[in-house]
Amino acid sequence: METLRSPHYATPPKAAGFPKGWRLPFVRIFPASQEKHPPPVDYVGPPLADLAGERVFCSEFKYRKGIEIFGEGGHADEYVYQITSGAVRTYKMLPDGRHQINAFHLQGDMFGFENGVAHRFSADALVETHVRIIKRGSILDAMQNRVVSTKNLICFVTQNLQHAEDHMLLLGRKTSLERVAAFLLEMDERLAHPAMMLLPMNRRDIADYLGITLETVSRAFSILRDEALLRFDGNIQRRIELLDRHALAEFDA
Amino acid sequence: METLRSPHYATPPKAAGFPKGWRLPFVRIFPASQEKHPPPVDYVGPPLADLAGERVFCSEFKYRKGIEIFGEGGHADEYVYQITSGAVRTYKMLPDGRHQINAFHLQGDMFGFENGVAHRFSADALVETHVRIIKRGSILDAMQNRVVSTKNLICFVTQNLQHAEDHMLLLGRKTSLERVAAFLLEMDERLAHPAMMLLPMNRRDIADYLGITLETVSRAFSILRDEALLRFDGNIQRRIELLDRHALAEFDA
DNA sequence: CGAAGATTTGATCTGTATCAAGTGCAGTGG
DNA sequence: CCACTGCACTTGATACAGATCAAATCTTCG
Repeated sequence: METLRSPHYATPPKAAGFPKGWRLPFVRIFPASQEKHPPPVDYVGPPLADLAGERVFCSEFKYRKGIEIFGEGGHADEYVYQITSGAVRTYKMLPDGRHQINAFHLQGDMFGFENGVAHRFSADALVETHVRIIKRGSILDAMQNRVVSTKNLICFVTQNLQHAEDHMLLLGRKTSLERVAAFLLEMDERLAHPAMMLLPMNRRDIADYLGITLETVSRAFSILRDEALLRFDGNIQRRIELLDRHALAEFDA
Repeated sequence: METLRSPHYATPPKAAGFPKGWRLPFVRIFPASQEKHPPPVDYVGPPLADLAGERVFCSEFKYRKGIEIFGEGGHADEYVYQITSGAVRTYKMLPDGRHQINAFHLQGDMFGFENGVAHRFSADALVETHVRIIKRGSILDAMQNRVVSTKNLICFVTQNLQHAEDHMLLLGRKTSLERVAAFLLEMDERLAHPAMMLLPMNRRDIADYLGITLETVSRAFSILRDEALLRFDGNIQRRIELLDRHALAEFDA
């Protein structure tokens, strides 16, 4: 824990982060900083630092599957996160338990950029996830006098906004089959068109992302399988091979 | 048209802007600059200029009801817009005509901030609308060396993002009655809780904003009227008085 | 006044949710 | 190693919220 008390930041993000009740993940170990592999290390250099166009101090953390990284309404720590490996969901929740996942964040993605003092949404790890963390203030400090950096930063926020705009169209106006096709194409693109993709999220998370139920997601997958647009790798339903991306795009509106 | 050729920018935004086919608005006059009241004027000063913390050059335009300000996919002019009076919808469209309105922009709101060369969505005037226009580049130029301005600008984009996140929850997980209640409360707040509010948009626009049909919007209004949560001003169905904001908030999730 | 749009309301249809059951994989402990 | 247990996923039957189709009334404006 000593390295956590480095001069670069005082406490690990969400040091008291315990699994939340969402789906009662049976998780056992926290905080991640107690993990042995890899140990939290102070980190100096790109690519997160590229954002500011300067070398700024970062630190690395590990979150186990199902662990909350931060919670909606909680105090927004002064951190921005970049995923080294793994996957994260960010989501909002209604009082009665209905969920809406805003976005999935994969390797290389950044998230957690907020203005206010309270988090606008929750974030937790879908699988074991390593994140690099940078103090938000140090980005703005580092980019002082640098117009290029400002543009980079605005560009980052704008990318999130653009994704949200596309997703509003999906949530407001697409059919369930169109949603699932769009989801597959999005993941395919973000995973760089692998021959076989391993989805880090379960059917319920996909459903909460697409604004439908997990049964409807499952039925859509079955239809696309029967239409020979995709196939599962054996019995592992999260390993999917897209057989006809062009035809899949036709299913999307 | 002479004043349009001022040194501050070369061409009016969307100089060739004609009504689009959405609902075949029968509109007759364009460009707005040909209107007599008010004439386009070069404008120096706040509040748009406040964004950059400097005085920058602005110009004012007028758009008539139903007129497109810019179109999705079109060349993104180097402008940011602020509404002086009136109301604007920004929306995306699917090839088959399905719509999703991202946001309504009212007096004082800014919109049109984009990164790329192509507009990510369309914008058009719901009613006769006056906008102040600033060249995007001049904002970044003006804010050179000014961290405070950078924060302002990021804050603006983040506000849009926050609205989009809230709206994704609505579109993905709320019932039609919850959506309409949320819409009424949003408008009420943004219009500063007037005793009687005059909605600038019709039922179809509300529906396309909320991801439901216009009939469902109408039915929800009727339910809320029968429950004595709101009343219409005589026969003008767009003039609405909220009778019980607290109860309305209960209808929202 | 006449025509077109805006809104409401009713009847019916349907896509998706909900309820329910069964299979199979993964992790655990004996 | 295998059986046990819990979760993930699929599939089927049924219910229902909201879409669609339809029509009447009202509003607006030339």
